[in-house]
Amino acid sequence: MEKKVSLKDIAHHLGVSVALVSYVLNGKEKQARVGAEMAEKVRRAARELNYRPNLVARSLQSGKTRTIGLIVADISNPFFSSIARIIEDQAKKLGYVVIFGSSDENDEKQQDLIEVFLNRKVDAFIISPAVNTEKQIISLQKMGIPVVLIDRYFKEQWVDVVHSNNHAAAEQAVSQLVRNGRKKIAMVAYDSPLQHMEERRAGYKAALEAGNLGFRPEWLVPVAYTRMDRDVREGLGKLLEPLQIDAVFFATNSLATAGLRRINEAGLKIPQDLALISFDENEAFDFFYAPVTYISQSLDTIGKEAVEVVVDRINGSRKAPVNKIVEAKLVVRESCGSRK
Amino acid sequence: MEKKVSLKDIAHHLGVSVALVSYVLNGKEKQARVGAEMAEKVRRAARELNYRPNLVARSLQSGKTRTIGLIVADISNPFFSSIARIIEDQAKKLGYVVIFGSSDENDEKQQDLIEVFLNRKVDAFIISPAVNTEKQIISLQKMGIPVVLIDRYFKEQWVDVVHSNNHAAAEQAVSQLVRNGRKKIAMVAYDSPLQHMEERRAGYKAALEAGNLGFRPEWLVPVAYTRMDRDVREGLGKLLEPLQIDAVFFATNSLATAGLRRINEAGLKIPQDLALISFDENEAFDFFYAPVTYISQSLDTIGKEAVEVVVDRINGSRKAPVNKIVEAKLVVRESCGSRK
DNA sequence: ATGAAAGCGCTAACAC
DNA sequence: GTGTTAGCGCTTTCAT
Repeated sequence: MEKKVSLKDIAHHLGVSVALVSYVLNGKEKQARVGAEMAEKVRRAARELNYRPNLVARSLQSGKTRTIGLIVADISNPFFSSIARIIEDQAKKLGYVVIFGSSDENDEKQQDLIEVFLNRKVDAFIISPAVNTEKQIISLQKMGIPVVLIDRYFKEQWVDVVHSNNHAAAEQAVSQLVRNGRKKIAMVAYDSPLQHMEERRAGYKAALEAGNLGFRPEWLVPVAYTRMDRDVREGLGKLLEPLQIDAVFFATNSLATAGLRRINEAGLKIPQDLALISFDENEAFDFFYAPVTYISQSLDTIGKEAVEVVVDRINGSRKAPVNKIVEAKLVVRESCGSRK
Repeated sequence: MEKKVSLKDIAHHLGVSVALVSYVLNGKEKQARVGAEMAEKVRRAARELNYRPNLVARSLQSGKTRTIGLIVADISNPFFSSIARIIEDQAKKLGYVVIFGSSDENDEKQQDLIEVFLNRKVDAFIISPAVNTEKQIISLQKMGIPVVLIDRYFKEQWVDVVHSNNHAAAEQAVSQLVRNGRKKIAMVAYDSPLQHMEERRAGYKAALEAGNLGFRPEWLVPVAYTRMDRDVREGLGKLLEPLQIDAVFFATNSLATAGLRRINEAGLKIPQDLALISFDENEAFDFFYAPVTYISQSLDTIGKEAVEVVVDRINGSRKAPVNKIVEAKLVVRESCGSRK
């Protein structure tokens, strides 16, 4: 059980002042004009005593913790854990550490997490916000804490945001189905008022218009996050048995996997009976007998940008809200019924 | 931009001492015999001024951060992100927050992470250790920092560990293949000396013995973590073309998905040409044309136990190293060739 | 029933 | 060149 060694210990050990040791160990020896031999002695002592700076103390003094609070819907969702990994790496590169929390799409949980993180004095937040949490974000802004939203966002753009071009990507996907001759195209989407979902739905409708197919409300299956499985089973099921559609567009990968299970149950053949495309990737898509066509978001870019934006804010650069839009691309495979 | 309010602000505002405010806000009013009206006034002021305790300051004073450092191979791996989610929830329940880092199975990265977390004074570590990092763990123990290992572990048991019954689970899986009439059963495993892998291999061999099949070294395909894809493609490929085996057991879900891709390329039919079973779950297994039989580890139990053990250690309970073994169970589906 | 003061470990302005 | 000092926000002992 080795004892903790502080600056004071080193100072005592060497018979010098704490300040001196601090200067040397922070590379401020020149601007504090510390003697070269002294500096060396200090460094050696620090090494020998196995000194570790206490960052808690430093944080108290500096008011900065070099910690970023990451809040997503669910860290176990591959979409978010992949982003978390990118964020972790980029943050580390810039000398930051990440603490995370899952909101389960619940505004109260999100508020709790924000409070816990605030008390711990995180320097900034990266949040994929739950529904109905504008006030929370605004409140953070009012406190002067940098926040950047990822993936999700609100209608008005008053905060930094990094997200994919949801409308265009969705439109492109659905157009692909149209081009492949599908005429009765359904969409399964969360009933969320969040802008990313809004735009995916809008992209779907736009593609239908463009294809002269017209939008039929009964083909837009709404799903509540808290009853995801049930809503998909029942809502989509109604369109499948008896079969009234010839294609489906899923707004997220979790909706798609739930939908695939239901489609299998109905005994439908992809893409003959039904063509399909999903927003977001999922390893499972590769192993479906008809590899699933999907929209690939650049998680890499989103994660990296988010960290960069937020660290810039911490450092006081940037003025107007940043709205960084990342290109998503369609990966065409068998499930959408394209002729090779 | 609201200003931060501290105990001192409240004290000033009320014309009382900082200590008094501290007592009240920490629920120590009775033992400090604070007047009831005074207490009420303090609480109201705190609310009105929107006071938030600065946990950094509290940590400096108490020497406790109520933070757990979680180190895994890769947080974007569903196995680890699922565990992370459990750990997050359990930690939150006990008043702890989690900071995480990915080691990429690299001992130096792991050491870096440990150092960063140490400097930030985490109260404890939960680690899924990389190869060759016994010294790191021992060193933590010597410093008196609680550590619990999850998933992986070392030969000697001198530290708290929570893991599945790897040997038995692997043996059970392979026995299933034997029972299904397979006689040429290969295994794809990491070449890691870590005990969890060691035991999965041992379980495989034990089941072969028990089935009077004998162990053939050329059927144990070794894979290096850093060249996972290549090693699986080549190593397993050699056994597939031409086909020399009638079953494969994969030691992890990532090995299995890589293996499945290779098997598909070889145009083999599961389970007719080849039966298979994987250690660990993967959503993709559900969508393979022959749903994959797998060993399901109880991530829930592992995560919860890990937090409990480590928090107990923080609180000074427990004496001897804990070795908590969690039952894993075989989920039999089509891929292993069982007759229904 | 309340306050004064020390101290957690560190930084930085200022003094000598 | 090096030391002294104040202070970050909090807890807690000891006075009163």
